[in-house]
Amino acid sequence: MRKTTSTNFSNEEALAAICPMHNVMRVLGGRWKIALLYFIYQGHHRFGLLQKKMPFITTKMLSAQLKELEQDGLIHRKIYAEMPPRVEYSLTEKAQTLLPVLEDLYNWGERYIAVPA
Amino acid sequence: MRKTTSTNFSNEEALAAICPMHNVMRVLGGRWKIALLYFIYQGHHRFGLLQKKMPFITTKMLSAQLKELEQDGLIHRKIYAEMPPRVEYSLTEKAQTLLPVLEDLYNWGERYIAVPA
DNA sequence: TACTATACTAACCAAAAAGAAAGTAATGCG
DNA sequence: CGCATTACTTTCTTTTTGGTTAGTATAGTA
Repeated sequence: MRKTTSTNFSNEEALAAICPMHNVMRVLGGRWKIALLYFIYQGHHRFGLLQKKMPFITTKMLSAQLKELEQDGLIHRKIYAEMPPRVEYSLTEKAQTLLPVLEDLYNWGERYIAVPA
Repeated sequence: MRKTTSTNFSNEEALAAICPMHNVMRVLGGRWKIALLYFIYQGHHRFGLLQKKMPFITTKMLSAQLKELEQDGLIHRKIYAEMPPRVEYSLTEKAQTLLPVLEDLYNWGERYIAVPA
């Protein structure tokens, strides 16, 4: 739970007010989110598959970040009423519009960021 | 100091290996960086001016994030041997090439991200 | 001598993010 | 009944990030 009385919290709000980019970063930040979007885009729609693609991520983190992406309207979560359960994640239109921008950013990174040794 | 033996650390490395975007996010992450780039771009080249523009940031954070931006080659730090000291920050070419991409991201955010109430 | 200005650094503490490990739920199968 | 399957949740601990406060350096001015 976020502590809404902290300077940390109010600083973030104040910053968002002067720098709207901050909200974008809030949505795309979080360690696994961009990779998740990428893998879902690649066709790995299920929890288990995503975990196989990223063997390091814990179920807690996967679950949490998928939830945030869903809340931010970037992925859609479809539940099949089966047993064992089946849930499929897919990119929303909103996320589709983001892809080309991320691609530009990716290309910038390729050209200008040295991968740390 | 970063603890290089933690899972946290090795996860980040593993992630960067499968998702090069992670390196981009590492460079642009950190609470104040994008705002800093923006203000420097706007012509606020000095430590004190930047602090005036962002009254919440502490000297420690300002100093730290400027240092990281410099290390990542996004800003240039020019020291004038005067007293009282004068230091001027400016965007590098690398940062200039990033601006249009950030602008696209900004526009995407404007259109698609609801500012939290 | 005391005080100003500027651009910081250092030591310590609070808060947030991430990881580890165990547990839940519902159904079908042997 | 006991186990497998899938997609999680919960609690607790570690790691990282950010904030608070005090202090440094150097020359000029009152």
